[in-house]
Parts: sequence; C-alpha cells; structure tokens
Amino acid sequence: MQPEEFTLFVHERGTALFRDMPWRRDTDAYNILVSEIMLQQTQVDRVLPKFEAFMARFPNVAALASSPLSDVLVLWSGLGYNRRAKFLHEAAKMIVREFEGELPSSQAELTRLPGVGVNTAGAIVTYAFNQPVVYIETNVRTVYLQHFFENNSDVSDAMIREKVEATLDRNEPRLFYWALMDYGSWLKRNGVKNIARSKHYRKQAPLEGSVRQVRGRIVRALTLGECSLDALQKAVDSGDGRFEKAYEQLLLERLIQQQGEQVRLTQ
DNA sequence: CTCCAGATGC
DNA sequence: GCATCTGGAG
Repeated sequence: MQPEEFTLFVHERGTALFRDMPWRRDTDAYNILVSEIMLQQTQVDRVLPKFEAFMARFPNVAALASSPLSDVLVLWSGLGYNRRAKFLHEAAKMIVREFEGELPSSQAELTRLPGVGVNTAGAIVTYAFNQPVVYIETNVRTVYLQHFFENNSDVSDAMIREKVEATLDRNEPRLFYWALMDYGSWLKRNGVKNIARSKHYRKQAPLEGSVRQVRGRIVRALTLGECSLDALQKAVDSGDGRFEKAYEQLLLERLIQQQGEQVRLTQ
C-alpha cells in the first residue's frame, strides 16, 4: 500500500470505528493532559469514570494545583499506578508557577512536566493543539506492525517512526491519531496480537505476590483516613517482607508521610 | 495467564 | 540497557 493510500485507509477506519470520549468532545489542553496521564498503561473503559470524577472535583489547573495531594490520591485510588496522581499534581503546580497557568504548546516544554515523557508530550501536542508530530504508543505500534512489518520481528520504534512520518496526515493530525487509536484498539479486540514483535516489548511481571500489590493496598487503606503504622501493618502486611519494601518506597516518593506513629497520605 | 493512549530511576 | 510502578478485564 502506498503512503497516501494508507493515510486514507486509516481515516476511513477511524470514521467507522470512532469512539466518543469526553476528552475528544472538549480538547482543552488541561482535559488532554489529565486524560493522557490516566491513559498511560490503562484502558479507556477504566479511565472514563475516573476522568469524569476527576474533572468534577478538579475542573482546571488552578483547582488541582491548590488542592492537597491526599484529595487527588483518594480520587485516583483504583485506577492503578497511583504515583501518576502525584506527577499530575506536581505538573499542575509547575504549570501555575512557571507557565502562568497555561499548558505549554511545544513538545519539548511539555516534557519538562513530571510524568510527561516524549510520547505523552507528543499526544498532548497532537490532541490539544492539532500539531503534526510523530509519537509512538501501543496502538500506533499495532497498526504499523500489522501493515508494514507483517513478517518482521524485533521491530524498533525508529523503524515505525519512519513509517509514521511518511503517512501522518499533516493537515488533520488530531483526526489521524484518533483514527490510529480506534483502529489499533479494534485490531487488538479482534485478535491481532502482534505487540510482542516490537523490539520494545517487555513481558509484564505478575501482580499477584508482588511488592506493587502491597503498595496499592497501603495507599487504598490510607484513603479511608490516617492510622497508626501498627494498624496499617495489621491491615495489609502479607508477612513476607513486601510491606516493608512498599512502605519505604511510598515514603521515599512522598506519597505518604509518617509523624510519630501516625501514617497518612501526603497533604 | 495476557494486555493496557509509558515514565522514571538506576 | 533493565526493573519497577497498578488493577481490572478478557
């Protein structure tokens, strides 16, 4: 398939498979930032209710920046990777402090925000500002592996990037990437499992028995309110050393804090 | 068991 | 480079 032909094909798939989402109805930069952080390694269906609740509670950058972290963590609990909540909270404060309350519109500037890497910055620039930039994530990989590297393995992002550059619709980048998301997601739901042919694929460690499992339980327990270290340990310690590791991590990352024997989510 | 609109820290 | 961070759905 020629590049122009592929671009048209993606648009056609996007029209047929379009998914309505709140951050597509309103592409305000703050909406896009929140949704993109939530969508890191997390399915759309799980993000939707959390996004609505988050926006109702923190409707703009200033509201988020001036709220205590503990409020953000309470709302985030259940979504997973709760350190993203802290990154987002810090990003909001940085936007207020260094960018006069407005999200920067360049990929490089966005990358300075905590929790925003080159790919999330690319997504923000695409969806919030409709600028033609190349970025790679799992749906992009699935689509391009399917159409340009059907018989290859160990395909690097650099190889995929080359194809995206050749086929990206620079007149309608936002629509084009929406189409890639919807088509890639559709391929996966319909049995295309090619992501392991990406050079950057890493098999994920099981959650059961992991430190991160206990870590999540600690944060969830503390969303009910502060408590003594002893009570916390009784509630979630699995007795195999995982509690101590998870607890130390959370202290170091400052998601939780300890005063005397009392433990609580960071204010 | 697998996967997910990845980033960070080492 | 590699391990770690979450939790739910299929």
